[in-house]
Amino acid sequence: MQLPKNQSAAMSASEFQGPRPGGIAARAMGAAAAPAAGGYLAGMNPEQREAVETLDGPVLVLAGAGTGKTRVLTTRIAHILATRRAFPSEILAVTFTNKAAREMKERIGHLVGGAVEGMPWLGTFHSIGVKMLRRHAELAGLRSDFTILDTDDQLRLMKQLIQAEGIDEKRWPARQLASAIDGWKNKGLRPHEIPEGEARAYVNGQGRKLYADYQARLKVLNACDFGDLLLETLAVLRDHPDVLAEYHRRFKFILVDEYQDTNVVQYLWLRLLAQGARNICCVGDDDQSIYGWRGAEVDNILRYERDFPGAKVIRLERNYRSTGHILAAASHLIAHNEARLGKTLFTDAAGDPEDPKVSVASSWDSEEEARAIGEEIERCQRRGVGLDDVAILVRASFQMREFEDRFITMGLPYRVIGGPRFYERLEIRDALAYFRLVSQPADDLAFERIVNTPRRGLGDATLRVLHEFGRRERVPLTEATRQLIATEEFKGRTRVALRDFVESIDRWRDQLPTMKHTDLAELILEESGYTEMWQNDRSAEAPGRLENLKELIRSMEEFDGMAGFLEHISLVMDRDSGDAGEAVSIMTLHSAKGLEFDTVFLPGWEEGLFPHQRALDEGGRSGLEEERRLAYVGITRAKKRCAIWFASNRRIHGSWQSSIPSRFLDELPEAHVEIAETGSNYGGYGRQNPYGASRFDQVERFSSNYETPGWQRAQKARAAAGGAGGGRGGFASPGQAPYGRAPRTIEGELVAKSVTTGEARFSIGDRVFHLKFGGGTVSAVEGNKLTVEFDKAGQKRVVESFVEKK
DNA sequence: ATCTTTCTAGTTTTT
DNA sequence: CTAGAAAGAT
Repeated sequence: MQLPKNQSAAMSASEFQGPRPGGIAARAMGAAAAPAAGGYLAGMNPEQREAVETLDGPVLVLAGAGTGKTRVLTTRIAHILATRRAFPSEILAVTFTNKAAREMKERIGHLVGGAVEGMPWLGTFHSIGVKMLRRHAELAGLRSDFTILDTDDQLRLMKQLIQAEGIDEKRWPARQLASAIDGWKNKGLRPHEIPEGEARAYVNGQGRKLYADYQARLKVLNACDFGDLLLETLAVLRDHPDVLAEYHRRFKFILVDEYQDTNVVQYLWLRLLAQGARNICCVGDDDQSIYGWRGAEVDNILRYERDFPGAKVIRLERNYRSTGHILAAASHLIAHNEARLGKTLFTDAAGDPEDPKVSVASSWDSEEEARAIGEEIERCQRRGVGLDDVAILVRASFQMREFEDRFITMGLPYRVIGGPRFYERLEIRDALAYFRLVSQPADDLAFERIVNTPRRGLGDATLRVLHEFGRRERVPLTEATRQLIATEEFKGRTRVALRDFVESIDRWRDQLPTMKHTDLAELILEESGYTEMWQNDRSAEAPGRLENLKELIRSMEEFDGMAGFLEHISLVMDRDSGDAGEAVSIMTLHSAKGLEFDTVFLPGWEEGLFPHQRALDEGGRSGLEEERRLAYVGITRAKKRCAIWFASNRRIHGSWQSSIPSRFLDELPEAHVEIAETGSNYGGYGRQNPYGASRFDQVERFSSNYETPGWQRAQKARAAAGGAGGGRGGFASPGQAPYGRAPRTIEGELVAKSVTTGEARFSIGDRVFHLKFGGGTVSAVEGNKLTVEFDKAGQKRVVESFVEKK
């Protein structure tokens, strides 16, 4: 969500007055009064319309994949405004992601005409949480200018606490404590509320104490973490009826997106707020609940009618996205889940007999899988399908690498979605730490982060002295440093470095009121030597990091000043997918939720990987069901074509493991699935090919056993795999390379075909730069393919279009 | 204080 | 196997 300048933490009185001229409400009212009244309802189906028009009382909209969920939500808001049931400032609309919030704002703007200024309470759970918490910070033991810690800061803080307790960090890593505390916060539990049994989860009951210590430290630092934004806000509302009453008066309507993803705190928070006007409308899909592992409770949506008595449940099952085959496959699969409210997607569109069925194909190993899918994509390309319309959705991110490697060699442009977030990047956090320290001298975590970045010769020993002094004198680290450099505590270089550091910080702080914040930011990065540090770095990432720093400064422009920028940065900083150009998207199934593509490839449908072994081990039945929902999400991303793949062998933790097809394959409806003979048809290779033959055998085998429960078949396949594999040649034993690779010559041909060859632009000895591998020297040239000795990544064969000459 | 070696763990991810 | 972190060496 973009937080524009005018949205300060403190709420202006005008938000609660009537519609401002030209504001969203005024326009909406105008729209309603105009002859084309209710135009926003046009083209909606009866269920959608009902979901929009049922304004009074609790409503649950069960919106299946591709049924126009966002449209309903936005139209409902437009409807509320147009019928003058509430002012924009009286509507609370919550989403999970900034992206969803932004999209919603945009679409409401479209419906109502113009930008949405007057909806101060449309945002993510967290951004709304912060907003409330800042207004009532003192009730939570904080000042309203509290800092929001990122995960890195949290971890460092916890590490310190663990050390202070004299606990063995190896046996009880800070990460584990962090996830325990996170879990408790998700469940709405404060230290004293943790059940006895759970308190033992970390260091035999010390978990509670550490949690309490951690919270106490946060208060001292005037900081809170992401979990607190909701938990503390909930506590404030619960403990202060007057505050709650104020919000009850304020919110006439509450709307919630992706309700199936809410956790306990979010649920409690919503329920508390909804006790006011009682007009709460939650939109979600129990079949797309895939975040149980981070605290989401599918139960929230399953229990809805009990939680909100008299709730009206509206099902949206009319799908506007996918072909009949795809819908049938997805529906049949998800029907195997028990814990669900039950919906069946259907389409009105007359099915084209040409629509391809969902295809299932197999490969010998994951390498072949990547190769075959790559070729399939080239085939699509030749048919005129744009690469932007193609996606590869994997279960686990390690699967991506093989595709990347393959596509680099092939010269197929790709884009990985959902890497590290922009604000999580090292360089961004470093830069922010500088800014934080300049504007908040007491920010010890920021101090620690940058005191020796870039290297100033200030190591652990120095820091320990500062810490000790700071704790004894009860002053922040900056102040401790200032006092200590006046003494003889530090000598020589250390003293000079410390003095320079503190003086720089002070100097920058002095300029804060007078200088433009973006200029100051640039100055800080320049004078601190931070930019220089990356300019001198020869690794592949360095140029990107410098680019990100520039982007950071650019994004500051939108804010009035440094303080405003910092207040919001941790919540709103989105990564900028700046790379233009057609490219295949590679991402995890999780990050694909909410997206759609013409053609979707779903590789890796093997037992152990998908469903993931860990989900099975730790989540049992419900774990399996969540995996199945993930499969459902994957299939329903496809509009026209969906191709599922599995490999007989996959390298896991370095060694080759044979694998058996996922049980989910058995749960697909035979009538809508076609077993692809082979994904890749290398001229001349077919059944004679040893691994081609094995593929075919295997495919036949599982297709003929459709009625067998998955696990049973799995057992059989496992047994068979060990013994004589009936013409399948058996699986490769761990460590042993499976039957040869695809012939190299063919590989060469395919590459040559797919890439436009110009005259050789590179010659041996050229210095080149590659986005992924960094700098290197060309050691061989064959056509458009180069062999490069990379400085860091070693020898690689790449297509020339992927490198640039230096 | 920094460079090098050794060890360990290894789904999914937003805010 | 391999990246990242912690301990050990210089």
